[in-house]
Amino acid sequence: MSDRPISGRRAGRDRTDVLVAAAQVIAERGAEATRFTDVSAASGVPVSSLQYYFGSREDMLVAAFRHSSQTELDQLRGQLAGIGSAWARLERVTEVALGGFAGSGATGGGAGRLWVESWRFALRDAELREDVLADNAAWRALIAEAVATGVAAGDFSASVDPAQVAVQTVALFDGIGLPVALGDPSVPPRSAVAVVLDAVARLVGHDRTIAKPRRRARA
Amino acid sequence: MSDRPISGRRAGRDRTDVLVAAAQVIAERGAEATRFTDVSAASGVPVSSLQYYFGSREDMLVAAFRHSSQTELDQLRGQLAGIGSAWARLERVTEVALGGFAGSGATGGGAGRLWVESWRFALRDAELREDVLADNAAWRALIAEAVATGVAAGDFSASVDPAQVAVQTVALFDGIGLPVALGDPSVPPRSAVAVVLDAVARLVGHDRTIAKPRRRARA
Amino acid sequence: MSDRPISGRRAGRDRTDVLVAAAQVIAERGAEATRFTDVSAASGVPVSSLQYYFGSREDMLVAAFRHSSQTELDQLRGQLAGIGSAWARLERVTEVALGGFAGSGATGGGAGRLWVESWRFALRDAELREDVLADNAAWRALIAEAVATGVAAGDFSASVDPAQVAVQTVALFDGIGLPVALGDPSVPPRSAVAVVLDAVARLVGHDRTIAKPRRRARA
Amino acid sequence: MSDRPISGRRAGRDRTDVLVAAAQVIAERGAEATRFTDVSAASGVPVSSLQYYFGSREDMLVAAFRHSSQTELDQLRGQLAGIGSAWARLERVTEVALGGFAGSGATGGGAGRLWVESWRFALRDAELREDVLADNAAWRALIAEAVATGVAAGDFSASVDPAQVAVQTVALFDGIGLPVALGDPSVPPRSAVAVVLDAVARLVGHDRTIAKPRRRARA
DNA sequence: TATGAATGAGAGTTCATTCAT
DNA sequence: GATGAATGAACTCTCATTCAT
Repeated sequence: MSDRPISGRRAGRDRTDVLVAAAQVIAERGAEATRFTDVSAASGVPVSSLQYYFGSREDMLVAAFRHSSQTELDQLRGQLAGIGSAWARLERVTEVALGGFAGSGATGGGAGRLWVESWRFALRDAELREDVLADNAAWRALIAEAVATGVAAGDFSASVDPAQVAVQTVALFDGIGLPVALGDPSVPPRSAVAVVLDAVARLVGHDRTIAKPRRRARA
Repeated sequence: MSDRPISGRRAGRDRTDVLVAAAQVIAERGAEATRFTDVSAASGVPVSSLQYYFGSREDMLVAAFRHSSQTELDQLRGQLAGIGSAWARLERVTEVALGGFAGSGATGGGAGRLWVESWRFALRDAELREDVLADNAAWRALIAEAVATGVAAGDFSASVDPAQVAVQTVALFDGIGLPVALGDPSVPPRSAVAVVLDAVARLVGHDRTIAKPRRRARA
Repeated sequence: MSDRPISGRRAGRDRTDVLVAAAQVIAERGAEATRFTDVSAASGVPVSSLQYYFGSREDMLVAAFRHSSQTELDQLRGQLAGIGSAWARLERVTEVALGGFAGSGATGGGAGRLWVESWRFALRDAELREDVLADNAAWRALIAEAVATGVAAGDFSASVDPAQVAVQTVALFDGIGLPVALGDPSVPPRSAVAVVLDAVARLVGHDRTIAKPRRRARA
Repeated sequence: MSDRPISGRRAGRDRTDVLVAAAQVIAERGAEATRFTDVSAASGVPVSSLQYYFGSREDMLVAAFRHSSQTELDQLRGQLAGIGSAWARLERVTEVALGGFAGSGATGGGAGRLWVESWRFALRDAELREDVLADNAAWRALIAEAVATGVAAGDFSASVDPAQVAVQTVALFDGIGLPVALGDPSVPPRSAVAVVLDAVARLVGHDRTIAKPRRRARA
């Protein structure tokens, strides 16, 4: 059911559009409230065609989650490609991670809302859980790699365990993203990145008072 | 939404057991999938009585969330009452916070799953959002107070900002709780507390090698 | 059930108020859509008290119909008491009859709307049917009496059958009241009385050009 | 109310039998008491299909009203096509109009009961109100046309206003139909047509003593 | 391959009624 | 006598799914 092959490139094109539309609907209404009708309206594809493409509503949701997380990760990897400094990489990862949560409206914050939906859904769907764990692992790998680089370069404390810092950092991303998405006045979106980077700097033993001159304006 | 019965009117009678049952169902099946029928079966109260009590399904869910978070917070405050050391307080808060996430089955991890549900739900329900933000603030207050105490006692670094550390620490709780709840092999439940406490120690500048010779190995 | 005696005068007072309130609700929402809750809200009497007073919803409706038609008829009789001329009596009856239908809003036209409701309800309720038929008969009797008087006085044609004219006249009332109540542009409320009186004059052979130089223009 | 499917889209297929069944149920039980279940049982069409066809219960009722009044009017027009005499036309219209009210059982008098239901319903439904007013206008047009013909032919009084007579005549139909439908002993069904025609003859100034030889016995 | 038509299952909600006070 | 609490019954509506084309 779930992996029904879509043959032609036309179908593949449509399917991608549908997945994007589905992801938007999920971010807006929530996964459980996402009906075939909603995705049909958002994508212009008839309901029965959606069922023909994806088999069932759950499979459509999982496909949308998968597509979305994969796309985001690909984009992040592309952005990191040109950054040499370990700390600058951590900064960029943080910005991207938290950027998905900002914006409480239906438009902004879509990635973050989708992320929350996928956790929720993964709690009760084994298939999606694999995807989410793999996605988490990929994020941690990017961070651990940057940390290891920084340690090797002497930018970070030598006693740091890159794997553990990666776990802690991703936790900070997700944990700070929640209040941001909820519009918590204690965690204004503008300060969220700074708060996380402050913590990350302490975790890796990075002396930011020296490094700071090249910090981005946006902070 | 419209005629939500004034909290407190029919409140404190014997709705408590219903709310506990509802919270269990929510943790198991998810908020959106929690039907009147489910709560009726779990509590023994007829469906129409549930509607008489709460007015609508959404109001029942919000009441269950509210009751659950309030109860948990009350219990935590009780546990902290007898603890003098600032670090020991942080340890206890961490243990309680992460304890809610451990256990992937229907029984264990109820508090954590409920917590995830409430974030999710609060994204689209203004009333619950207030509750969740207030709950977040209460947790942060407990932590900030402990941190301030530790700073005053000289246990923690003098340059620490208790409020910011509180934000970071709660973020670590929530962010580490997610992979724990999902059964992520990268974050085994047994190590989660240690990982968080390691980060917290660094954030507050607490020298644990001297202060805590009896700590678990994996830290 | 239906004739539960209400003892004290206080109860009788309340009961009348309730019946008036119920009649208003019926006129607004329709008999079938009149719930205990509506009458409770309109009268300030608790739902369970309404049931205690009237026994069942249907009995309450019938009581309201009965009270309303009886009150209207009493008022009409009072108005006719002081009118001597046969034609003037017919004019007054017509004005009162059609007055109930004018006004499409919730306030105006209450009597007419209630009248339509009672026909409708009487089609399927034997008890109310007796009331409606008796009410119809009473209206016809008033008209027949006036017609007979006019015939005896030489105002109307001698060959007229008062009983048949009464049937025809009441039919004109009801039949013209419907488009009036519906706001039919073909039957503006202002002209309805004139249209009916024109027909009645022909039915009784009343020469209005001589008898009534002061008649309104549009007849 | 909101998404009423455009009349005519799924309209003319095989919904006709459903509409007939619905009209029967409405005549028997009343519009407000007509449930999907009833129409489903009467038509053999599943409840969910009824909703698929009509959108909502109210829309189904309105469609049934519309279909019924349209059908009746078409039949009447067919019957009048072959009648030349103006008075004979009025006779036929009267017979058809009152024929709908005779028969108090569930079977007979369906058209009249449905007519009463539609008035009632139109009081509170703008869409149906348009239909009812248009239907009224159509009946009046048929009558006015016959009256004008009769005036031109010299059968009726020259001073008669066809439009006004039409309003009065339709009022007589409706107003006499009510007691007939209620089984009022003052208006036996057999005499109703005669009573109305007597009045109509007077309104148009038709001398029936001459015309009478060709009248049918039943009058 | 793709889609409109049709339908069964299940949910929330309303409401009259029963019961205990 | 009067009323609040509680509950079973019934109804409309949504929605995923099946089927035929």
